[in-house]
Amino acid sequence: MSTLFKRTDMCGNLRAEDDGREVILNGWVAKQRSLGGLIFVDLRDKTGIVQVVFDDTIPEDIFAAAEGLRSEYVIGVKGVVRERSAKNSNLPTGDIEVLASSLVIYSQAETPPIYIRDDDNVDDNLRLKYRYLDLRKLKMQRNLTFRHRVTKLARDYFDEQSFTEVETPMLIKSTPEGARDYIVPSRVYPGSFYALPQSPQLFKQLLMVGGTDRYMQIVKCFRDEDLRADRQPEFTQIDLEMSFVDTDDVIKVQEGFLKRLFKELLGVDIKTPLPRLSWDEAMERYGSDKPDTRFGFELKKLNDVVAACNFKVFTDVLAAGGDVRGICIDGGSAHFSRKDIDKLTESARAYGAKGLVWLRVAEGEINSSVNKFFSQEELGRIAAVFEAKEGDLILIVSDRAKVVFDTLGFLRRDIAKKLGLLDDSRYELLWVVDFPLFERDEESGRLKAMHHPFTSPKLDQLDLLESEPEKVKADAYDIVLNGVELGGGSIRIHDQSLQARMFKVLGLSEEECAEKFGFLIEAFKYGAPPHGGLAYGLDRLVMLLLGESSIREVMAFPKNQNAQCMVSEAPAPVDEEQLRELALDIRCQK
RNA sequence: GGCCUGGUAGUUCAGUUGGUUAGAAUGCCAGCCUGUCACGCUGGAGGUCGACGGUUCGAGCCCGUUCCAGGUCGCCA
Repeated sequence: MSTLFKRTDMCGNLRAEDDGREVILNGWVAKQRSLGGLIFVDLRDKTGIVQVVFDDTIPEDIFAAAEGLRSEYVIGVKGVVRERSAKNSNLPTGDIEVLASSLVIYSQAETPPIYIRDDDNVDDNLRLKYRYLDLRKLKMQRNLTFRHRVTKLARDYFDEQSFTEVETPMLIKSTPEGARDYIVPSRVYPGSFYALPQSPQLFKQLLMVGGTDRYMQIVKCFRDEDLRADRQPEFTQIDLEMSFVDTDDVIKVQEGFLKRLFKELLGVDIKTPLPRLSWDEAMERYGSDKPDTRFGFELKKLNDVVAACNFKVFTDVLAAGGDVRGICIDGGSAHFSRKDIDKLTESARAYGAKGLVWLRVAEGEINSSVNKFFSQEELGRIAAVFEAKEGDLILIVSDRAKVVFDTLGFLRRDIAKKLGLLDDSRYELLWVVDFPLFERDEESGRLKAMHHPFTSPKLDQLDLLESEPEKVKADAYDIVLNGVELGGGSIRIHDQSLQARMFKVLGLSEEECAEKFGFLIEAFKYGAPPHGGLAYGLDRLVMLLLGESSIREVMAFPKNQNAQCMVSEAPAPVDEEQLRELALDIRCQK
């Protein structure tokens, strides 16, 4: 057994002012360079890399051991810090090196299957399988440390604002609304199941009924849905709820948090109060409820301009109650050939658009894909809506409103990305407010809550609740950063009778309500304070602050796209004995 | 479930019209080397071209099926 060299310093922290100090370092060999009579070792820990030198001033056996060092050996080194004769400006520690006097090898290492370098570009599954090696990258350590600083700042800030962190249960009752639940079989009640929480929503509301007044929790949530670059089956929320508040109160506290977060962690000053955009306006102008406002290309409605045209595609859509809208790309003609536009059209199909109409303004003329249906004068009227100038490209989509918004919202951002207009050093934060209370489920045609059924309607619109429910707006709000939804929340219903009306409009019978959320309804009978809250997606928040493009870069052990843990190889079959104890009927297996 | 992209050495990739023994870089191993830091020099090992089937005199390349990975749509109250 090797003895432990008690560490005096971290590798990445040594500087010129440490010159002459005797230090002991522990870490991994990032690189060994032997020049024969002289050996350099780059030693790495989570703080960085420092160069260690072995020369003929140390005993032969130690020199021989240093000669045998290979990548990722774990070692301890004793030595003296000294100024380098040849400095390396690429390293923060590049002004100094450590002249080794003693060496201990704690662990040897096989050749690692992936490079441990920040600039590597290795297959994702390989990285995830050998995550413990991947995590040795300085970038990954920096990301994890940064994430820690975000959660610490959140705890500190909300503590100062009189929030109490309370843990809510992980084994709860399944509510089939919303995302698919992960379910956990009960041993004590064979055939019954717990679910893992999609969010602590109901419990945090119960905490408000329980007098907790202000609650926060940094909490794991689970959703058994397909994965994306910014979506994992288990993820973390900064979850918050406050009593005796309205929307402005919630937003004010959150703006204080965001301001401090950006200032302390990025040195960026955020101007508060943040802009607020109604959901209607966000859709009209950006085709998205999470608009990226770092660039223009705003949507314009063309229904009136094309109402009397000869292009049947447009007039049919209008007759069916749909919309004709477009965006104008400044100087876009030069950047998008016919072929490029064909590609855009192809990707637009994913959002349901059947086609894309384009107009180019060139040398006073307007060329378009629909020239034979439109006179120059008519095309000119369309161009005028956008105030289009020479060289601009206009793209038009006609369909039912959802398809038009989704398609143009996508194209707007996709084109901005292609043109390099997404400036990662800019942080455009805004609130989207006044969401619709309901939306129409496309398959069943039934009304469903856009947020969740406990979201309060705007109280001055209650008279429309039964008659024209789709016109009713909710006291709901989302915080959006650079086109990404960072979090969302709402003022909740605390009035029993209003909650009962809400359920009725949603088509839920009393029995169904009692079955699904009976405990919350019951609780509200005993004095519920007005309350509301919000939850941030911590992973996304950290991802955006670090400029990463996937939340996997800010989670220690993420799952791959098929929701597998590549390290532990979960999910996996379990023993029949375990299944028997649970009295699980497994005949349903495929 | 749909669509797109990819799968060739440990790793990242190239591979022309289908044609000799499948290449490069890096990593790895051995030797030499006292100021390197992408060390250098010399030599070496390393391949089920994802899998299966088909077309062909001949397949890494063409066709079919399938598996895997990433992205995305659906989905995610």
